[in-house]
Amino acid sequence: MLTQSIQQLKNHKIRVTPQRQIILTYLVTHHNHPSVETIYQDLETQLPNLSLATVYNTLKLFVDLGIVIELQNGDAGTHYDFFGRPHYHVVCENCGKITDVFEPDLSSVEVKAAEISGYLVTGHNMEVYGLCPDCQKALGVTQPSDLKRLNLNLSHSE
Amino acid sequence: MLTQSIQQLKNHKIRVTPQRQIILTYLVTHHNHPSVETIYQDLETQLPNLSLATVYNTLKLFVDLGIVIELQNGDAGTHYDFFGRPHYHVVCENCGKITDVFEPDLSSVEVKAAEISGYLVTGHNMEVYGLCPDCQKALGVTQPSDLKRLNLNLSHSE
DNA sequence: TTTACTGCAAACTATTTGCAACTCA
DNA sequence: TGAGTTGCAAATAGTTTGCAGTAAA
Repeated sequence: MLTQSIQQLKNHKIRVTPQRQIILTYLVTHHNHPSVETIYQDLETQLPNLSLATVYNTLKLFVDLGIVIELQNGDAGTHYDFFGRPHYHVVCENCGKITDVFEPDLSSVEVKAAEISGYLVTGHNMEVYGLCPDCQKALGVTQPSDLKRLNLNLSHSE
Repeated sequence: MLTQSIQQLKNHKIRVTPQRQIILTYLVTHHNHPSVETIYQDLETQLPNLSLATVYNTLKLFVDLGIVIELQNGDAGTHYDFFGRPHYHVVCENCGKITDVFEPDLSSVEVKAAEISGYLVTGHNMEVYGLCPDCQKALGVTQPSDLKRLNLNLSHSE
């Protein structure tokens, strides 16, 4: 997984620097959908002189290569996820937690979209919104109709 | 369509100001996925004193109500789309064009995601990436393998 | 050796906020 | 009437960039 991604860098004649290796390793081994700031802080012991700009540049590079994808969860910054196996995300509209979901396979949607739109399709990104189990408990929500009495900034809750 | 949305504002006891009506009308009648700046400029003749902050605030309000959704197409700002009927988007990774697609219905994915994740699901957002017909022509791309020789910042193109 | 990369700080820019004036209900 | 809304300007904050020094290949 890591080796493959490093090979991918080499294939593109992109230098494999310690910073890139360490950031990539971090992403491969952490499935917590970190923000730039989180990555920066978590790596400061390993790479004391690491620059925030380098984290930005590196993530952008990985995104362009398709190794990593960008996610938004409603808070300020952008979050990142190693995309070794196709999947999509469910985002909690209350706490911002992001959960990976590996089913169903949505590649058929790409085919359908290509047919209808005439685009040459290269990929997709699916985000499902809702309330995570913890927030459901904390807020006393057990069914969709309960959402109506909440003052949350929940989209789609009419 | 417009009337329904205005009724929705009233239901939420949100004031129907001229700014809100005009911005809403603009969104209902324009399917060009405008940015904040585009909306602001297009409305300056109708509302000479309109503030950019008001456009931001109004759009945020509409998004929170689920009337409008936010989109990213790779350029700096955020784009907006009146969401009167569920659909998703195909985004051109070269020129940033956004195209609406109304099939297939993806509500089954919400059900599946809810089952797997335990979330109480309230909505979803699907984005498909690719090259629009115009850019395919302009770039001389006719099949997926042609993407490899391009120097575009296309994700997923390995 | 050489060219790409890093780190730092400054610059940039999309978005938010404070507040006084205003206005819809 | 008065609570919610607008407009303006200033503030904020995430991200990018310029450049000199550094290091991977």
